[in-house]
Amino acid sequence: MQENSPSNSAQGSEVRLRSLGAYEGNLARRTYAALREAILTLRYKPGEALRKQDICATLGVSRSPVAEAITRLSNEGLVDVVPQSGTFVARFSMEEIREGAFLRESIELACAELLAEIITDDQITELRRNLRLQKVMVEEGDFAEFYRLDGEMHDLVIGFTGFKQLSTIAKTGWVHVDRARQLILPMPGRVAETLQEHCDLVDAIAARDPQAARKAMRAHLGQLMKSLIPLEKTHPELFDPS
Amino acid sequence: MQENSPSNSAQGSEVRLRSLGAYEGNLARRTYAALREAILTLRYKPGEALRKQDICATLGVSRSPVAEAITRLSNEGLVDVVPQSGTFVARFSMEEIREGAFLRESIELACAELLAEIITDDQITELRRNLRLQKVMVEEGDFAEFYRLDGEMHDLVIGFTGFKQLSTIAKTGWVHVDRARQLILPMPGRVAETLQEHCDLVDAIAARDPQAARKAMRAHLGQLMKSLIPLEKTHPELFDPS
DNA sequence: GCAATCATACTAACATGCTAGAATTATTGA
DNA sequence: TCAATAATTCTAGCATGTTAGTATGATTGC
Repeated sequence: MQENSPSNSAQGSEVRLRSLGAYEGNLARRTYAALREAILTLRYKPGEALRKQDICATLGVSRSPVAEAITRLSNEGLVDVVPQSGTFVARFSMEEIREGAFLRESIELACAELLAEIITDDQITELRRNLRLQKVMVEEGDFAEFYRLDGEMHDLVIGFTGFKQLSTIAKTGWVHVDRARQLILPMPGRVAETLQEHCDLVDAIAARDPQAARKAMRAHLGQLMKSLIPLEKTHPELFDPS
Repeated sequence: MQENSPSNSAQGSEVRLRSLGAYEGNLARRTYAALREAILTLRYKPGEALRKQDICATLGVSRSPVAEAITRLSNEGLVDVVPQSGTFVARFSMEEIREGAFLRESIELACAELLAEIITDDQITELRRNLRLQKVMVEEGDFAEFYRLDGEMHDLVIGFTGFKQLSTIAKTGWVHVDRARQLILPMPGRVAETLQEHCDLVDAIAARDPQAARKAMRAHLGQLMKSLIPLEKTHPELFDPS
Protein backbone atom coordinates (compact mmCIF):
# COMPACT_ATOMS: atom_id res chain seq x y z
CA MET A 1 0.00 0.00 0.00
CA GLN A 2 2.76 2.37 0.84
CA GLU A 3 4.86 0.79 -1.86
CA ASN A 4 6.72 3.25 -3.81
CA SER A 5 8.26 4.12 -6.97
CA PRO A 6 9.42 2.63 -10.17
CA SER A 7 13.10 2.69 -11.05
CA ASN A 8 14.03 5.36 -8.61
CA SER A 9 16.63 3.24 -6.90
CA ALA A 10 18.59 5.84 -4.96
CA GLN A 11 20.57 3.10 -3.27
CA GLY A 12 22.43 3.44 -0.03
CA SER A 13 25.33 5.29 -1.52
CA GLU A 14 23.31 8.47 -1.82
CA VAL A 15 23.75 10.74 1.18
CA ARG A 16 20.38 11.96 2.31
CA LEU A 17 21.17 12.92 5.86
CA ARG A 18 23.74 15.49 6.80
CA SER A 19 26.09 14.58 9.60
CA LEU A 20 24.85 15.55 13.03
CA GLY A 21 27.85 17.77 13.44
CA ALA A 22 26.03 20.30 11.30
CA TYR A 23 23.42 20.87 13.97
CA GLU A 24 23.32 21.78 17.63
CA GLY A 25 21.65 20.50 20.74
CA ASN A 26 21.45 17.00 22.13
CA LEU A 27 21.43 13.95 19.90
CA ALA A 28 17.66 13.76 19.70
CA ARG A 29 17.38 17.38 18.62
CA ARG A 30 20.15 17.04 16.06
CA THR A 31 18.62 13.87 14.69
CA TYR A 32 15.32 15.68 14.42
CA ALA A 33 16.95 18.56 12.57
CA ALA A 34 18.73 16.25 10.15
CA LEU A 35 15.58 14.29 9.34
CA ARG A 36 13.49 17.40 9.07
CA GLU A 37 15.87 18.97 6.61
CA ALA A 38 15.94 15.80 4.52
CA ILE A 39 12.16 15.66 4.42
CA LEU A 40 11.68 19.34 3.64
CA THR A 41 14.16 19.19 0.80
CA LEU A 42 12.39 16.10 -0.55
CA ARG A 43 15.47 13.91 -0.20
CA TYR A 44 12.98 11.71 1.58
CA LYS A 45 10.01 11.42 -0.75
CA PRO A 46 6.40 11.72 0.38
CA GLY A 47 4.96 8.27 1.03
CA GLU A 48 8.36 6.70 1.56
CA ALA A 49 8.95 4.50 4.60
CA LEU A 50 11.41 5.73 7.19
CA ARG A 51 13.71 2.94 8.36
CA LYS A 52 14.87 3.53 11.88
CA GLN A 53 17.67 1.01 11.64
CA ASP A 54 19.11 2.67 8.57
CA ILE A 55 18.84 6.07 10.20
CA CYS A 56 20.57 4.79 13.32
CA ALA A 57 23.37 3.31 11.23
CA THR A 58 23.76 6.38 9.03
CA LEU A 59 23.86 8.83 11.88
CA GLY A 60 25.70 6.55 14.25
CA VAL A 61 23.23 6.86 17.12
CA SER A 62 20.96 4.45 18.94
CA ARG A 63 17.23 4.11 18.52
CA SER A 64 16.34 6.43 21.39
CA PRO A 65 17.17 9.78 19.81
CA VAL A 66 15.78 8.60 16.48
CA ALA A 67 12.52 7.60 18.12
CA GLU A 68 12.23 10.96 19.83
CA ALA A 69 13.00 12.78 16.61
CA ILE A 70 10.31 10.85 14.78
CA THR A 71 7.80 11.63 17.50
CA ARG A 72 8.46 15.32 17.01
CA LEU A 73 8.19 15.04 13.27
CA SER A 74 4.92 13.24 13.78
CA ASN A 75 3.58 16.06 15.94
CA GLU A 76 4.55 18.45 13.20
CA GLY A 77 2.69 16.40 10.64
CA LEU A 78 5.75 15.63 8.54
CA VAL A 79 5.56 11.89 9.10
CA ASP A 80 2.73 9.47 9.73
CA VAL A 81 3.33 6.86 12.38
CA VAL A 82 1.35 3.66 12.02
CA PRO A 83 1.47 1.79 15.33
CA GLN A 84 3.23 -1.55 15.22
CA SER A 85 3.72 -1.11 11.53
CA GLY A 86 5.93 1.67 10.31
CA THR A 87 6.65 5.34 9.85
CA PHE A 88 6.10 7.06 6.53
CA VAL A 89 6.96 10.44 5.16
CA ALA A 90 3.68 12.31 4.96
CA ARG A 91 2.29 12.96 1.54
CA PHE A 92 1.36 16.47 0.56
CA SER A 93 -2.11 17.55 1.42
CA MET A 94 -3.51 20.65 -0.20
CA GLU A 95 -5.73 20.97 2.83
CA GLU A 96 -2.71 21.18 5.14
CA ILE A 97 -0.91 23.50 2.78
CA ARG A 98 -3.85 25.86 2.74
CA GLU A 99 -4.08 25.68 6.47
CA GLY A 100 -0.38 26.39 6.96
CA ALA A 101 -0.63 29.33 4.63
CA PHE A 102 -3.68 30.64 6.44
CA LEU A 103 -1.91 30.34 9.78
CA ARG A 104 1.12 32.17 8.55
CA GLU A 105 -0.99 34.81 6.90
CA SER A 106 -2.89 35.31 10.13
CA ILE A 107 0.29 35.76 12.10
CA GLU A 108 2.11 37.93 9.61
CA LEU A 109 -0.90 40.11 8.97
CA ALA A 110 -1.13 40.81 12.66
CA CYS A 111 2.60 41.41 12.88
CA ALA A 112 2.67 43.71 9.88
CA GLU A 113 -0.22 45.67 11.28
CA LEU A 114 1.41 45.95 14.70
CA LEU A 115 4.79 46.79 13.25
CA ALA A 116 3.35 49.60 11.21
CA GLU A 117 2.69 51.26 14.55
CA ILE A 118 5.79 50.43 16.57
CA ILE A 119 8.65 49.85 14.17
CA THR A 120 11.86 51.81 14.76
CA ASP A 121 13.95 53.54 12.14
CA ASP A 122 16.81 51.10 12.71
CA GLN A 123 14.48 48.21 12.01
CA ILE A 124 13.27 49.83 8.82
CA THR A 125 16.90 50.25 7.79
CA GLU A 126 17.51 46.56 8.37
CA LEU A 127 14.51 45.59 6.28
CA ARG A 128 15.64 47.84 3.46
CA ARG A 129 19.11 46.39 3.66
CA ASN A 130 17.65 42.92 3.27
CA LEU A 131 15.61 44.17 0.30
CA ARG A 132 18.69 45.54 -1.43
CA LEU A 133 20.41 42.18 -1.05
CA GLN A 134 17.33 40.49 -2.48
CA LYS A 135 17.53 42.79 -5.47
CA VAL A 136 21.16 41.85 -6.03
CA MET A 137 20.33 38.16 -5.88
CA VAL A 138 17.55 38.56 -8.40
CA GLU A 139 19.93 40.36 -10.74
CA GLU A 140 22.60 37.71 -10.28
CA GLY A 141 20.10 34.90 -10.64
CA ASP A 142 21.07 33.39 -7.27
CA PHE A 143 17.65 32.02 -6.45
CA ALA A 144 18.77 29.95 -3.50
CA GLU A 145 20.15 32.97 -1.73
CA PHE A 146 17.10 34.99 -2.73
CA TYR A 147 14.83 32.50 -1.01
CA ARG A 148 17.03 32.48 2.04
CA LEU A 149 16.73 36.27 2.22
CA ASP A 150 13.00 35.94 1.61
CA GLY A 151 12.69 33.75 4.67
CA GLU A 152 14.94 36.05 6.64
CA MET A 153 12.77 39.03 5.81
CA HIS A 154 9.63 37.30 7.01
CA ASP A 155 11.52 36.37 10.15
CA LEU A 156 12.57 39.98 10.67
CA VAL A 157 9.00 41.18 10.35
CA ILE A 158 7.86 38.73 12.97
CA GLY A 159 10.91 39.20 15.19
CA PHE A 160 10.62 42.98 15.27
CA THR A 161 7.38 42.65 17.19
CA GLY A 162 9.49 41.48 20.11
CA PHE A 163 7.76 38.12 20.34
CA LYS A 164 10.24 35.29 20.67
CA GLN A 165 8.27 32.15 19.85
CA LEU A 166 6.00 33.48 17.16
CA SER A 167 8.47 32.85 14.39
CA THR A 168 8.83 29.21 15.39
CA ILE A 169 5.09 28.72 15.34
CA ALA A 170 4.72 30.46 12.02
CA LYS A 171 7.42 28.22 10.60
CA THR A 172 5.81 25.11 12.03
CA GLY A 173 2.64 25.86 10.16
CA TRP A 174 4.68 26.77 7.15
CA VAL A 175 6.51 23.47 6.77
CA HIS A 176 3.98 21.99 4.41
CA VAL A 177 4.04 25.08 2.24
CA ASP A 178 7.81 25.08 2.29
CA ARG A 179 8.04 21.47 1.30
CA ALA A 180 5.61 21.93 -1.57
CA ARG A 181 7.51 25.02 -2.66
CA GLN A 182 10.54 22.85 -3.33
CA LEU A 183 8.68 21.52 -6.32
CA ILE A 184 8.34 24.88 -8.00
CA LEU A 185 11.81 26.25 -7.33
CA PRO A 186 13.33 28.06 -8.99
CA MET A 187 10.70 30.18 -10.64
CA PRO A 188 12.72 32.78 -12.52
CA GLY A 189 9.68 34.59 -13.79
CA ARG A 190 8.25 34.91 -10.32
CA VAL A 191 11.17 36.24 -8.31
CA ALA A 192 10.95 39.73 -9.77
CA GLU A 193 7.29 39.96 -8.82
CA THR A 194 8.05 38.53 -5.41
CA LEU A 195 10.70 41.16 -4.87
CA GLN A 196 8.24 43.87 -5.82
CA GLU A 197 5.71 42.47 -3.34
CA HIS A 198 8.37 42.52 -0.64
CA CYS A 199 9.12 46.16 -1.46
CA ASP A 200 5.45 47.05 -1.25
CA LEU A 201 5.19 45.41 2.13
CA VAL A 202 8.22 47.16 3.59
CA ASP A 203 7.09 50.47 2.12
CA ALA A 204 3.72 50.11 3.79
CA ILE A 205 5.29 49.28 7.13
CA ALA A 206 7.81 52.08 6.81
CA ALA A 207 4.99 54.48 5.98
CA ARG A 208 3.41 53.30 9.22
CA ASP A 209 0.22 52.42 7.41
CA PRO A 210 -1.33 49.33 9.06
CA GLN A 211 -4.04 48.88 6.48
CA ALA A 212 -1.62 49.05 3.57
CA ALA A 213 0.70 46.65 5.38
CA ARG A 214 -2.12 44.17 5.76
CA LYS A 215 -3.06 44.53 2.15
CA ALA A 216 0.50 44.08 0.92
CA MET A 217 1.10 41.03 3.09
CA ARG A 218 -2.12 39.43 2.00
CA ALA A 219 -1.41 40.04 -1.65
CA HIS A 220 2.06 38.60 -1.29
CA LEU A 221 1.00 35.35 0.40
CA GLY A 222 -1.96 35.07 -1.95
CA GLN A 223 0.35 35.04 -4.92
CA LEU A 224 2.38 32.23 -3.41
CA MET A 225 -0.70 30.10 -2.82
CA LYS A 226 -1.77 30.66 -6.40
CA SER A 227 1.46 29.09 -7.57
CA LEU A 228 1.04 26.07 -5.30
CA ILE A 229 -2.49 25.06 -6.21
CA PRO A 230 -1.64 23.55 -9.61
CA LEU A 231 0.82 21.16 -7.93
CA GLU A 232 -1.93 18.77 -6.97
CA LYS A 233 -2.57 18.15 -10.66
CA THR A 234 1.04 18.14 -11.85
CA HIS A 235 2.34 15.87 -9.05
CA PRO A 236 -0.66 13.79 -7.98
CA GLU A 237 1.54 10.93 -6.77
CA LEU A 238 2.96 13.13 -4.03
CA PHE A 239 -0.43 14.12 -2.69
CA ASP A 240 -2.71 12.50 -0.22
CA PRO A 241 -5.62 10.95 -2.06
CA SER A 242 -8.48 13.05 -0.80
CA MET B 1 -1.98 -4.41 30.39
CA GLN B 2 -0.55 -2.62 33.36
CA GLU B 3 -3.27 -2.44 35.93
CA ASN B 4 -3.14 0.89 37.58
CA SER B 5 -4.20 0.05 41.07
CA PRO B 6 -5.68 2.77 43.23
CA SER B 7 -2.28 3.95 44.05
CA ASN B 8 -0.53 3.06 47.23
CA SER B 9 2.48 5.32 47.22
CA ALA B 10 2.64 9.09 47.28
CA GLN B 11 2.86 8.97 51.05
CA GLY B 12 -0.32 10.75 51.96
CA SER B 13 0.20 13.66 49.62
CA GLU B 14 -2.76 14.65 47.50
CA VAL B 15 -3.51 13.09 44.14
CA ARG B 16 -2.30 15.47 41.49
CA LEU B 17 -2.38 13.21 38.48
CA ARG B 18 -5.51 11.60 37.17
CA SER B 19 -5.28 7.95 36.26
CA LEU B 20 -4.22 7.31 32.71
CA GLY B 21 -7.48 5.55 32.10
CA ALA B 22 -9.05 8.98 31.77
CA TYR B 23 -7.14 9.67 28.57
CA GLU B 24 -6.62 7.97 25.23
CA GLY B 25 -3.71 7.08 23.02
CA ASN B 26 -0.51 5.30 23.86
CA LEU B 27 1.12 5.52 27.25
CA ALA B 28 3.33 8.43 26.31
CA ARG B 29 0.41 10.46 25.04
CA ARG B 30 -1.71 9.68 28.07
CA THR B 31 1.13 10.54 30.39
CA TYR B 32 1.54 13.81 28.54
CA ALA B 33 -2.15 14.57 28.87
CA ALA B 34 -2.17 13.80 32.59
CA LEU B 35 0.86 15.98 33.29
CA ARG B 36 -0.41 18.77 31.11
CA GLU B 37 -3.72 18.87 32.88
CA ALA B 38 -2.01 18.91 36.26
CA ILE B 39 0.22 21.79 35.22
CA LEU B 40 -2.56 23.83 33.63
CA THR B 41 -4.75 23.49 36.67
CA LEU B 42 -1.83 24.53 38.87
CA ARG B 43 -1.81 21.25 40.78
CA TYR B 44 1.85 21.43 39.86
CA LYS B 45 3.03 24.87 40.88
CA PRO B 46 5.21 27.07 38.69
CA GLY B 47 8.87 26.63 39.61
CA GLU B 48 8.31 23.25 41.15
CA ALA B 49 10.60 20.37 40.24
CA LEU B 50 9.08 17.47 38.35
CA ARG B 51 10.27 14.15 39.75
CA LYS B 52 10.27 11.49 37.12
CA GLN B 53 10.51 8.67 39.60
CA ASP B 54 7.46 9.85 41.48
CA ILE B 55 5.53 10.26 38.26
CA CYS B 56 6.51 6.78 37.13
CA ALA B 57 5.39 5.33 40.44
CA THR B 58 2.14 7.29 40.55
CA LEU B 59 1.11 6.44 37.02
CA GLY B 60 2.54 2.94 37.05
CA VAL B 61 4.63 3.34 33.90
CA SER B 62 8.30 3.24 33.15
CA ARG B 63 10.55 6.19 32.44
CA SER B 64 10.20 6.03 28.67
CA PRO B 65 6.70 7.40 28.27
CA VAL B 66 7.33 9.91 31.04
CA ALA B 67 10.45 11.13 29.30
CA GLU B 68 8.61 11.53 26.04
CA ALA B 69 5.77 13.35 27.73
CA ILE B 70 8.19 15.76 29.35
CA THR B 71 9.87 16.41 26.03
CA ARG B 72 6.54 17.42 24.57
CA LEU B 73 5.73 19.64 27.51
CA SER B 74 9.12 21.21 27.06
CA ASN B 75 8.42 21.99 23.41
CA GLU B 76 5.19 23.58 24.52
CA GLY B 77 7.01 25.73 27.03
CA LEU B 78 5.17 24.33 30.02
CA VAL B 79 8.30 22.89 31.62
CA ASP B 80 11.94 23.89 31.59
CA VAL B 81 14.43 21.08 31.17
CA VAL B 82 17.87 21.70 32.59
CA PRO B 83 20.29 19.09 31.19
CA GLN B 84 21.76 16.74 33.75
CA SER B 85 19.98 18.66 36.45
CA GLY B 86 16.23 18.57 36.50
CA THR B 87 12.89 19.47 35.01
CA PHE B 88 10.84 22.31 36.44
CA VAL B 89 7.35 23.54 35.88
CA ALA B 90 7.75 26.77 33.96
CA ARG B 91 7.00 29.95 35.84
CA PHE B 92 4.58 32.40 34.38
CA SER B 93 6.07 34.91 32.04
CA MET B 94 4.03 37.95 31.12
CA GLU B 95 6.03 38.02 27.93
CA GLU B 96 4.85 34.53 26.98
CA ILE B 97 1.32 35.30 28.06
CA ARG B 98 1.25 38.36 25.84
CA GLU B 99 2.69 36.33 23.02
CA GLY B 100 0.14 33.55 23.41
CA ALA B 101 -2.64 36.08 23.46
CA PHE B 102 -1.26 37.79 20.39
CA LEU B 103 -1.04 34.48 18.57
CA ARG B 104 -4.58 33.56 19.41
CA GLU B 105 -5.83 36.98 18.54
CA SER B 106 -4.08 36.76 15.19
CA ILE B 107 -5.66 33.43 14.41
CA GLU B 108 -9.13 34.24 15.68
CA LEU B 109 -9.20 37.62 14.01
CA ALA B 110 -8.42 35.96 10.72
CA CYS B 111 -11.00 33.25 11.38
CA ALA B 112 -13.68 35.72 12.40
CA GLU B 113 -13.01 37.79 9.32
CA LEU B 114 -13.11 34.75 7.05
CA LEU B 115 -16.19 33.35 8.76
CA ALA B 116 -18.07 36.57 8.28
CA GLU B 117 -17.87 35.76 4.59
CA ILE B 118 -18.46 32.02 4.46
CA ILE B 119 -20.45 31.04 7.51
CA THR B 120 -23.61 29.02 6.94
CA ASP B 121 -26.94 29.55 8.62
CA ASP B 122 -26.63 26.23 10.43
CA GLN B 123 -23.33 27.32 11.89
CA ILE B 124 -24.82 30.60 13.05
CA THR B 125 -27.58 28.63 14.71
CA GLU B 126 -25.01 26.52 16.53
CA LEU B 127 -23.17 29.60 17.76
CA ARG B 128 -26.39 31.14 19.00
CA ARG B 129 -27.29 27.92 20.74
CA ASN B 130 -23.96 27.99 22.54
CA LEU B 131 -24.62 31.61 23.48
CA ARG B 132 -27.99 30.78 24.98
CA LEU B 133 -26.38 28.10 27.10
CA GLN B 134 -23.76 30.59 28.21
CA LYS B 135 -26.51 32.93 29.27
CA VAL B 136 -28.14 30.21 31.34
CA MET B 137 -24.86 29.43 33.05
CA VAL B 138 -24.30 33.07 33.90
CA GLU B 139 -27.76 33.24 35.42
CA GLU B 140 -27.20 30.04 37.37
CA GLY B 141 -23.75 31.09 38.45
CA ASP B 142 -22.17 27.95 37.02
CA PHE B 143 -18.85 29.51 36.13
CA ALA B 144 -17.08 26.24 35.37
CA GLU B 145 -19.61 25.35 32.71
CA PHE B 146 -19.63 28.91 31.39
CA TYR B 147 -15.89 28.72 31.07
CA ARG B 148 -16.18 25.43 29.18
CA LEU B 149 -18.77 26.90 26.83
CA ASP B 150 -16.52 29.90 26.32
CA GLY B 151 -13.75 27.61 25.12
CA GLU B 152 -16.19 25.66 22.99
CA MET B 153 -17.39 28.81 21.28
CA HIS B 154 -13.88 29.86 20.36
CA ASP B 155 -13.32 26.35 19.06
CA LEU B 156 -16.47 26.57 16.96
CA VAL B 157 -15.37 29.84 15.42
CA ILE B 158 -12.04 28.33 14.43
CA GLY B 159 -13.50 24.98 13.43
CA PHE B 160 -16.15 26.51 11.14
CA THR B 161 -13.38 27.72 8.84
CA GLY B 162 -12.84 24.07 7.93
CA PHE B 163 -9.24 24.04 9.09
CA LYS B 164 -8.47 21.00 11.20
CA GLN B 165 -5.23 21.81 12.97
CA LEU B 166 -5.72 25.49 13.60
CA SER B 167 -7.56 24.99 16.84
CA THR B 168 -4.74 22.87 18.23
CA ILE B 169 -2.18 25.53 17.38
CA ALA B 170 -4.31 28.28 18.83
CA LYS B 171 -4.66 26.27 22.03
CA THR B 172 -0.94 25.59 22.17
CA GLY B 173 -0.22 29.27 22.16
CA TRP B 174 -3.02 29.79 24.62
CA VAL B 175 -1.73 27.45 27.32
CA HIS B 176 0.12 30.16 29.16
CA VAL B 177 -2.91 32.41 29.12
CA ASP B 178 -5.10 29.56 30.25
CA ARG B 179 -2.81 28.68 33.12
CA ALA B 180 -2.65 32.26 34.30
CA ARG B 181 -6.41 32.54 34.00
CA GLN B 182 -6.75 29.86 36.65
CA LEU B 183 -5.63 32.47 39.13
CA ILE B 184 -8.49 34.84 38.41
CA LEU B 185 -11.35 32.35 38.17
CA PRO B 186 -14.11 32.77 38.92
CA MET B 187 -14.68 36.42 38.20
CA PRO B 188 -18.39 36.87 38.82
CA GLY B 189 -18.35 40.50 37.83
CA ARG B 190 -16.67 39.75 34.57
CA VAL B 191 -18.76 36.93 33.16
CA ALA B 192 -21.69 39.15 32.27
CA GLU B 193 -19.41 41.43 30.30
CA THR B 194 -17.74 38.45 28.70
CA LEU B 195 -21.09 37.11 27.62
CA GLN B 196 -21.96 40.45 26.08
CA GLU B 197 -18.66 40.44 24.19
CA HIS B 198 -19.43 36.97 22.90
CA CYS B 199 -22.83 38.16 21.71
CA ASP B 200 -21.27 41.11 19.92
CA LEU B 201 -18.84 38.81 18.16
CA VAL B 202 -21.47 36.36 17.00
CA ASP B 203 -23.73 39.20 15.92
CA ALA B 204 -20.98 40.66 13.79
CA ILE B 205 -20.22 37.31 12.19
CA ALA B 206 -23.90 36.60 11.63
CA ALA B 207 -24.29 40.01 10.05
CA ARG B 208 -21.46 38.96 7.75
CA ASP B 209 -19.50 42.06 8.64
CA PRO B 210 -15.77 41.17 8.65
CA GLN B 211 -14.64 44.50 10.05
CA ALA B 212 -17.09 44.39 12.91
CA ALA B 213 -16.11 40.78 13.59
CA ARG B 214 -12.47 41.79 13.83
CA LYS B 215 -13.33 44.65 16.13
CA ALA B 216 -15.46 42.51 18.40
CA MET B 217 -12.88 39.76 18.64
CA ARG B 218 -10.12 42.23 19.37
CA ALA B 219 -12.15 43.96 22.06
CA HIS B 220 -12.97 40.64 23.67
CA LEU B 221 -9.42 39.36 23.87
CA GLY B 222 -8.19 42.80 24.90
CA GLN B 223 -10.46 42.71 27.92
CA LEU B 224 -9.07 39.37 28.97
CA MET B 225 -5.49 40.58 28.75
CA LYS B 226 -6.40 43.57 30.84
CA SER B 227 -7.47 41.27 33.63
CA LEU B 228 -4.26 39.26 33.44
CA ILE B 229 -1.73 42.06 33.62
CA PRO B 230 -2.17 42.78 37.34
CA LEU B 231 -1.27 39.17 38.15
CA GLU B 232 2.43 39.87 37.87
CA LYS B 233 2.12 42.19 40.85
CA THR B 234 -0.33 40.14 42.89
CA HIS B 235 1.48 36.81 42.41
CA PRO B 236 5.11 37.74 41.84
CA GLU B 237 6.38 34.41 43.15
CA LEU B 238 4.75 32.58 40.26
CA PHE B 239 6.38 34.74 37.64
CA ASP B 240 9.68 34.51 35.93
CA PRO B 241 11.98 37.21 37.28
CA SER B 242 12.45 39.33 34.21
C1' DG C 1 -4.92 -21.54 -10.98
C1' DC C 2 -6.50 -19.59 -6.67
C1' DA C 3 -8.01 -18.69 -2.05
C1' DA C 4 -7.05 -19.63 2.80
C1' DT C 5 -3.59 -20.49 6.25
C1' DC C 6 0.64 -20.30 8.57
C1' DA C 7 5.56 -18.88 9.27
C1' DT C 8 8.77 -15.26 8.99
C1' DA C 9 10.47 -10.63 9.17
C1' DC C 10 9.44 -6.42 9.96
C1' DT C 11 7.86 -2.42 13.12
C1' DA C 12 6.48 0.82 17.25
C1' DA C 13 6.18 0.94 22.01
C1' DC C 14 7.78 0.09 26.43
C1' DA C 15 11.10 -1.28 30.20
C1' DT C 16 15.49 -0.86 32.08
C1' DG C 17 20.63 -0.55 32.61
C1' DC C 18 24.36 2.74 32.27
C1' DT C 19 27.00 7.23 32.05
C1' DA C 20 28.28 11.93 32.57
C1' DG C 21 27.34 16.08 34.62
C1' DA C 22 24.97 19.24 38.01
C1' DA C 23 23.39 20.36 42.72
C1' DT C 24 23.80 19.60 47.39
C1' DT C 25 25.89 18.31 51.44
C1' DA C 26 29.80 16.92 54.18
C1' DT C 27 34.48 17.64 55.19
C1' DT C 28 38.61 19.79 55.46
C1' DG C 29 41.87 23.71 56.07
C1' DA C 30 43.30 28.17 57.73
C1' DT D 1 34.09 31.52 61.39
C1' DC D 2 34.10 30.70 56.83
C1' DA D 3 35.89 29.54 52.40
C1' DA D 4 37.46 25.82 49.55
C1' DT D 5 37.12 21.16 48.34
C1' DA D 6 35.60 16.43 48.24
C1' DA D 7 31.90 13.00 48.42
C1' DT D 8 27.21 11.87 47.81
C1' DT D 9 23.01 11.98 45.40
C1' DC D 10 20.32 13.73 42.33
C1' DT D 11 19.16 14.25 37.17
C1' DA D 12 18.79 13.99 31.81
C1' DG D 13 20.37 11.55 28.05
C1' DC D 14 21.58 7.50 25.64
C1' DA D 15 21.85 2.49 24.64
C1' DT D 16 19.67 -1.76 24.42
C1' DG D 17 16.67 -5.79 25.66
C1' DT D 18 11.74 -7.25 25.35
C1' DT D 19 7.00 -7.51 23.80
C1' DA D 20 3.04 -7.31 20.97
C1' DG D 21 1.10 -6.35 16.75
C1' DT D 22 1.28 -5.80 11.49
C1' DA D 23 2.53 -6.85 6.78
C1' DT D 24 4.40 -10.02 3.64
C1' DG D 25 5.54 -14.19 1.39
C1' DA D 26 5.56 -19.08 1.27
C1' DT D 27 2.83 -23.15 1.72
C1' DT D 28 -0.99 -25.80 1.67
C1' DG D 29 -5.68 -27.42 0.30
C1' DC D 30 -9.06 -27.63 -3.26
